[in-house]
Amino acid sequence: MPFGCGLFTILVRKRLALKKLSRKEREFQMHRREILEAALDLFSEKGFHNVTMQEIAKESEFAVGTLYKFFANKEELYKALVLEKSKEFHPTLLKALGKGKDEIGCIRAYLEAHIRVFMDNLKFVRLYLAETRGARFNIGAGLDEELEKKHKEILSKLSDVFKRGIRKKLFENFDPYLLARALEGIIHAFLFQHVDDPEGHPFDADLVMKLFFERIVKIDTQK
Amino acid sequence: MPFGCGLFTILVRKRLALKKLSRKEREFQMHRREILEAALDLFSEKGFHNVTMQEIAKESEFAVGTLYKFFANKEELYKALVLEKSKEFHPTLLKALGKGKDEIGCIRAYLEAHIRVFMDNLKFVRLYLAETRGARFNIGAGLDEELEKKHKEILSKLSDVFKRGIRKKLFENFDPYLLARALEGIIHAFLFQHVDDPEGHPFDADLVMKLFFERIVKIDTQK
DNA sequence: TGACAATATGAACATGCAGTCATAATATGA
DNA sequence: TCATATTATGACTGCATGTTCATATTGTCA
Repeated sequence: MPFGCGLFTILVRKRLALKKLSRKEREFQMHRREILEAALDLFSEKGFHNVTMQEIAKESEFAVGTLYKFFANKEELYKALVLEKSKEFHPTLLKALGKGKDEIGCIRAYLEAHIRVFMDNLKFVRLYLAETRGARFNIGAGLDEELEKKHKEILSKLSDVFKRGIRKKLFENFDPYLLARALEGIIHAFLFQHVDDPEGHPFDADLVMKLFFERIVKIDTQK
Repeated sequence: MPFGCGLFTILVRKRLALKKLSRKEREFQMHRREILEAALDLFSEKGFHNVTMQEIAKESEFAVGTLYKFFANKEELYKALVLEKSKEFHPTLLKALGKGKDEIGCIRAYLEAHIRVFMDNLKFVRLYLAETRGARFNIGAGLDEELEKKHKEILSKLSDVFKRGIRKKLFENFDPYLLARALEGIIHAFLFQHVDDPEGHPFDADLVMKLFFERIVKIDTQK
C-alpha cells in the first residue's frame, strides 16, 4: 500500500499534525511540493491541456507512476496546485483588509498586500487569473466553486469596507460592490500590464490609490 | 477540388467581391457562418480543448468531413472564429474614439460603443477575454500576435486621447497609458460582474464615467 | 432524362496521452 | 548480511479525438 493512504495512516497523520511529522511524512510532503512546483512551471507556461503527465514527471524528476502515488489523476494534481496556493493568498488579503486605521487605510493595506503577494508569485498569478477571470475551461467542476467562494468572500469584505466608508461620509455614495469590482479591475489591469512588460510602466499602491480615489478631470464637464 | 480554393477561384472571388457574389459563393459563405456560429456556442461554453469536431459537426448539422472543406483543421476554425469576430469589433471601438466633441466625449463614446458591442455579443466576449486577458493557452501561435496587435492599437489610441486631455489641462497629469489600462480594467470588471450575474448590479456608461472620473473620497486623507 | 461534375458524408485510421501494474530498486530491522 | 516490506519505475494499454478518403448524394446542363 502506498504511503499516505488508508484509515490507519490518516489517523497517524492527524495525530502527527499536532506534534511533529515523521521523517517519512516530511519526505512525502517534500516530494509532493516538488511535483507541484514543477507542475506550476509547466501549467503557467502552457496551460492545463498542453502539459502531459510525462512532462511533469520529467520536470519533477519522478516517474509517471510516482505522480499517481501523490495525486489521483491529472485533474486532481491541477486542483491541488491552484487551491493550495490560493489558500496561502486569501487569508493574507483578508487579514490586510482589517489592518488600516480607517477605511482608506484598509484599502491601502489590502492593495499593498495584493501587489506584494502577486508580484512574488507571478507564475501562479497567470493560472489564478485564468481560473478567476476569463473562461474557466480547464477542469470539469469542483475547482470553480471553491475558488469562486473565496473570491466572492474577498469582494464581499472589500465592499463592506467601502460601505462603512460611505456610511461615515468618507466616500461618495457609489454602489460599494461596484467600487470593489472597479478597484479589483484596476489592480488586475495593472498586474497584466506588468506581466506583459515588467520594465514598461511601473506601478505601486500609491499610484493605484491616486488613480482610484482622486478625481481625474480638472474642470467639471460632466453633463 | 473543393469550392473556394485554387488560384482561379481566388481571382473570381476577388472580382465578385466588388460586384456581387454568385449563388454558390453566397451559399458557401452562409454555410461557413453557420459552422462558426455553432462553434462559437460550443467554444464559449466549454473552451477550445473541451469541444470536439464531432460536436461542432452535430451542432452545425454538417458532417465532420464537411468542416474540413471550410477550415484546414480545428485550430484554424477557432482562429477564424476569434479573428473574424474581433475584426468586427475593433473598427467600431476605434471609430468611437474619434466621435466625441472633446476628450471626455471621446472616452464616453468609446465606453458606450464598448458596452453595447460587448453586451450584444456576450457569448463571444467569454472567448475574447480568454484570449485577451488571462492565460492564452488555447492555441499554438498566430492568434496571439494578431489579436495582441489590435488590442495594443486600441490601448494606444485610447491613451492618445488621455494624452491630449492632459495637454489641454482637462485631465490631471497621470500616465496616459495607465489611465487607458485602468479604464479598460474597470470596464472588464463590470462586464465580468454582469456576465456572472446579469440581474445583480446594472451598470452603464454613465456609471463608469462617474466612477472613473469623479473623486471617490470626500475629505482629503491621502498621506 | 441521363451523364458528369461538384460537394457532402461518416466509418475508419493514426496518434497522443492519461492512467496501470508487474517488476525493480530501496529501505528496514533482525 | 539477508529476508521482508515499502516505494519507485516506465513500458504498456485503452481510449478519445483530430483528420482522411472512398463512397454516396446532390447539382448542373445538354
